[in-house]
Amino acid sequence: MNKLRWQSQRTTIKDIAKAANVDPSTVTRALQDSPRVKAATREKIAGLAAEMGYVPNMAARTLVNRRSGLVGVVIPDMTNPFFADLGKGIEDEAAKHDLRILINDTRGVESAEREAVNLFLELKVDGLIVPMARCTQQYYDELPAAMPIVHVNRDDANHHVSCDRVEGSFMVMQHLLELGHRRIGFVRGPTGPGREPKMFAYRQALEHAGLDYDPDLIFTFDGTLASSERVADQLLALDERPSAVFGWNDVNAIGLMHALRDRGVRVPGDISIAGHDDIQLAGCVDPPLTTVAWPMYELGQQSVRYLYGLGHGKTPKIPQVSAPRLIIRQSTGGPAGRPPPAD
Amino acid sequence: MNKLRWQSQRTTIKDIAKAANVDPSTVTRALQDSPRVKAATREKIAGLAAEMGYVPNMAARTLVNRRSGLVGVVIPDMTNPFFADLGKGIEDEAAKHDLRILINDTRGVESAEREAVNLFLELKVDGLIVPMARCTQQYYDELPAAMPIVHVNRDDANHHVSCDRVEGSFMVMQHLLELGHRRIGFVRGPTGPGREPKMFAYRQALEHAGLDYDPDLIFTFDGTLASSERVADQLLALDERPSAVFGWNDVNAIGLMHALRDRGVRVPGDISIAGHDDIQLAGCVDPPLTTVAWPMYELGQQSVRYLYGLGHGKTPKIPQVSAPRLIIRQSTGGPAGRPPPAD
DNA sequence: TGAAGCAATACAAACGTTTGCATTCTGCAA
DNA sequence: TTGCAGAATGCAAACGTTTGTATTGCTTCA
Repeated sequence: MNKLRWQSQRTTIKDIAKAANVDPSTVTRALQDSPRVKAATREKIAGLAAEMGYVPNMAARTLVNRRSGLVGVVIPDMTNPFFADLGKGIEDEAAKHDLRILINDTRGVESAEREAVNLFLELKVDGLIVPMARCTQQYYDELPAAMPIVHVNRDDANHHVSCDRVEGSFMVMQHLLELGHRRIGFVRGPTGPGREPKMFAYRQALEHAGLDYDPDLIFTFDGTLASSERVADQLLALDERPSAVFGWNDVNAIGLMHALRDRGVRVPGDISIAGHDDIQLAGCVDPPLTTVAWPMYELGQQSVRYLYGLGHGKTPKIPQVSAPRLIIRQSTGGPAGRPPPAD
Repeated sequence: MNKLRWQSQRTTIKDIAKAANVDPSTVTRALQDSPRVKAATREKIAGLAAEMGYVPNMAARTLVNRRSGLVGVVIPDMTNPFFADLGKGIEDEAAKHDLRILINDTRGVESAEREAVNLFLELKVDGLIVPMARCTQQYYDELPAAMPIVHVNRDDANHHVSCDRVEGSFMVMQHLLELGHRRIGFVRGPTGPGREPKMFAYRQALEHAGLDYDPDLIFTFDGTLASSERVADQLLALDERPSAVFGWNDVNAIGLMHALRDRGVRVPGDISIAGHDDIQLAGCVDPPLTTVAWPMYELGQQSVRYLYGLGHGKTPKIPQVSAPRLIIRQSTGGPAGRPPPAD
């Protein structure tokens, strides 16, 4: 038996009914401000409820209503500041619709994602928001769930809210190419279904520019600082180093910049670095990071709005969100490099 | 009616019972692997359950068990990377005990914290973990909850897991004083019950060093980048500037460093900056940030362990966690300053 | 052949709330 | 006084699962 034990002998609607000398049904209606109960009775009951510390039992309520009034959010990785804004957008919008939201973190693990979805299924949440799902679309399609699921940034999903996922990365590449870079490295993150747009944009941009794809220039980031340092080492070990690197995200790019500086490489003097996400600290590092901002807050808001619409039987029309924006700062420059600062 | 509507006509234990030609109770027991049901029956039922896409109804289960197998976590601010590690510790340890955890973000708002606690109360979670609660201890004491609540870093709470909250800040101050600083600024965050230890340590350290407390040197941070810039402006407007500043946290300190650099002030040449939390990027900025690391992951783990113990009627002995560690990097130096780099 | 013993399963009540329908109560008109 | 409308409240079933106890059916032994 793995569950926690604790005696929870608590006051129920029946207790209040007894105290007020009425039927439980009257108590329910009183607490819902139903016009069917006399004002005096209602107040008396409200008073008693407060006094006796009544807390509604959601299990019982959900059981009869067949609906919990909850929205579940399956977050891939709390650690990534990127998702923080999304969460904020979700929370703010949910508050407007009187929806209560519950979060479960999957740490980017596919099995954890399935467990999270299952938990919410069991909880009978009214809707599910799944940003950047790791499981296959087939998994979601076959879910025994008669419940709206809104994906964020999963264009292959039935219901989804997304911004143009290729566009942002393409802009970064375009920027680097325009600066004159011809040998551009790319750091890839975890792979999986619906996780290839960055890579797609990378190759697309190379192709447009008439450049060859070189597998030697592809590195991998696993979310840790050590992993960024590994990328730096691999990169410097190359016979022909890239003159620019497109990082998987800002955390990766900042870690990479730091590792390069540690190894005596100047950014952007020797190597330009671009990131992705525009986290809060991206502009605070030295040099400030060139990156691309996704409208995460907006995506969060829209996903709740969309979910709310679905729940009310509206026609599901995919909402539009702003396009990603390229934020050019000082971590990128021409391949020749600015003259190294005197030091 | 604010709730989402959706038809959730789903297969129940009774449906399976009918299909298998047995009583619902047999289905329950079969699904729990009870030895009371014949192996053949069990397998048949398991097969049918999978086939029919059965998902247990947690509401019904919670109702009769009077227990949900869930642990609620009331997180003050997902946005702060500081809490990410705590969350990770909680999740990892919870997984070991087969507890399912649910997160609710309060965005640091007191009323949201109350709502979150209420939600979890209604959900009949088996336990609650509340890191750095904003509500008063009285509120928690008077909660109509027969349910274990473990606080993180709230020494005045009944059940809590904490590391020495004054010690870490004291070490930072000690470090700055040893470097020779005599005029040290302090950035304070949101105030509230149990949120004063940093300030306490600041004043304590000044007193020890025989220095006067100067209210002019106290600034305020609200979590935004703009707020850090405001601090920089206020600080520079001072007739007698501090030679060192102890930031509220790393996000604040990094923002402050950036704002100062923008305004032509060298760190640590002109002003030393120390942070608090040791977030992942603290070592990646330039100069790398002197800060203090709290054992957040450990705190997360211990809080779950403690909660689990409480839930199993164990004697609640407050667990020990490692002390905070001062991490000296390059953002702090002597008040005279290193000679400014040629530029 | 019948009783005992045991394995397998069925029965029924309970968890706390909601809601359609039934009942009681009140005041007022005929 | 009776009848009646409408307001206020009570009654009972239902939601899906669990669990203590009762029942069935089979084997085995005297």
